[in-house]
Amino acid sequence: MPSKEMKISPRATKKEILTAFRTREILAAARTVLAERSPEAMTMEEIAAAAGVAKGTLYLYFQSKDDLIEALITQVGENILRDAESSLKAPGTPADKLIRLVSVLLGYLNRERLLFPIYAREVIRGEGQSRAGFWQRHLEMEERFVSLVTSLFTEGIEAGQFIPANPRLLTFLLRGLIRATGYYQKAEGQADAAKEALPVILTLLSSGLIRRKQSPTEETAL
Amino acid sequence: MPSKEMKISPRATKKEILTAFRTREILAAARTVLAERSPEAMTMEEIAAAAGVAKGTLYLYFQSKDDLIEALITQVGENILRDAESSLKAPGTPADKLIRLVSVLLGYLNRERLLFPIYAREVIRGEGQSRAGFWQRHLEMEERFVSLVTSLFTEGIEAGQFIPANPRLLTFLLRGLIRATGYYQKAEGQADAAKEALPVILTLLSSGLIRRKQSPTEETAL
DNA sequence: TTTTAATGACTCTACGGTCATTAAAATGAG
DNA sequence: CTCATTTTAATGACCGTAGAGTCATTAAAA
Repeated sequence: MPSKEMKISPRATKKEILTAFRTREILAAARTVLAERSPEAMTMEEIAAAAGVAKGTLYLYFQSKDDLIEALITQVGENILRDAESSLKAPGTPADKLIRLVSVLLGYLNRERLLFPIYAREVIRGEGQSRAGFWQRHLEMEERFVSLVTSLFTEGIEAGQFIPANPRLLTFLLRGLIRATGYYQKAEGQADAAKEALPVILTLLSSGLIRRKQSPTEETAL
Repeated sequence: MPSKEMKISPRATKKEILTAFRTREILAAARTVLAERSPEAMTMEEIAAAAGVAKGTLYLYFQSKDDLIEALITQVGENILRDAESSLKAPGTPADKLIRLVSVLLGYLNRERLLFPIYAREVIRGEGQSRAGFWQRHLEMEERFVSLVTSLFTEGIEAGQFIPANPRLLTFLLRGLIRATGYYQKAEGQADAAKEALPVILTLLSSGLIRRKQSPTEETAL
């Protein structure tokens, strides 16, 4: 768990406010560093430099590097989850909700550069894995996300609005598309890949990539 | 470039054969380690242990850790590229080729556990990146792959068989689906995710996820 | 004057890489 | 074939370094 989950309550003391403020500043700095490096590759020295403080200062606000990264993952993850959740809560058919969800997630590519490096990094449960606590937290956030989207797919399949398939697999595939867009944006130096990818992904979801024509192959394949 | 690209030619000396054999043994061992760890996270000690030799021995066959990983990436990458290429060279419409390509790539999820950790790791060109040579090689292999698939999409779009869209973006999206399947397999502990995902992905490509019904929303969205 | 926050030089550890030592294999003279 | 000698391969103790984490000292605030 993150060492400081500072809600700035109205009755907070001056000290608490200051601490929360510094904590956030450090996390924001860490985010910019993490946008370019993997969690393992980024150093506390770099983070400190980005935040304009000395390395030791970081340890006044976080117990360890692991703790800091965990806080970061939690922060960003909660944001995404909140937005995803509310886009599914709003009224509409499952298809409507899916489209809203995709838009929201793609939106994060621009607002949160962090989304890409963190959430594009795939982590495996179980054996041989880095025991670092922040990956554990990362898996937790992922699982919450997957559950959420899976419930949408389940709903849509039951309503006959989506093709019948393992909803969990569908969730992974959908996330794959989002991540691919993020990677496209970074790797190709695109300014706003989300804008370009949104219509393509929506078309893909609603009618596929291959045009229905007099070519019989793809209709019968498997 | 890899220090030893040992083709075992008929006229090879005994020594060359032995060296090539050991080199391959080490690479194979490294592959099993890499299936569970990131390249940065795996240690030379681990690789040596997996290969049943001492750490120093590795340096008789490779100049450095970087060199070893680079050889590994090259080896696997060339395999994938060769198969992808031949699946595109065989006769058929672009749609046929696409379907073959997807089958081939999904096949790698079982044959090459390595595919996942290496090729799932997204690397960004340019600034702030690890300068490790093997990532450079990785980007090279990726670029060759992307070019290859992009040419297929270009062909298919010009033939009017695929929806009009940036073919490079489409390539990234397709790869995202493959990677997502790999991740699904590992994260969910599925035995043969490829088998399960193949029909879903093909349906997605040929007619989308959302069923064409009397729901107007998705048909007009964007 | 006291209390608190910030600092950065320092310690400790893990890992990449080296190399003197040792074991094994090749050679070849009798 | 066999044993002494040379050549080659393998080893793991050791070195250097990078980076996480500490803490005595200093600066600022109360």
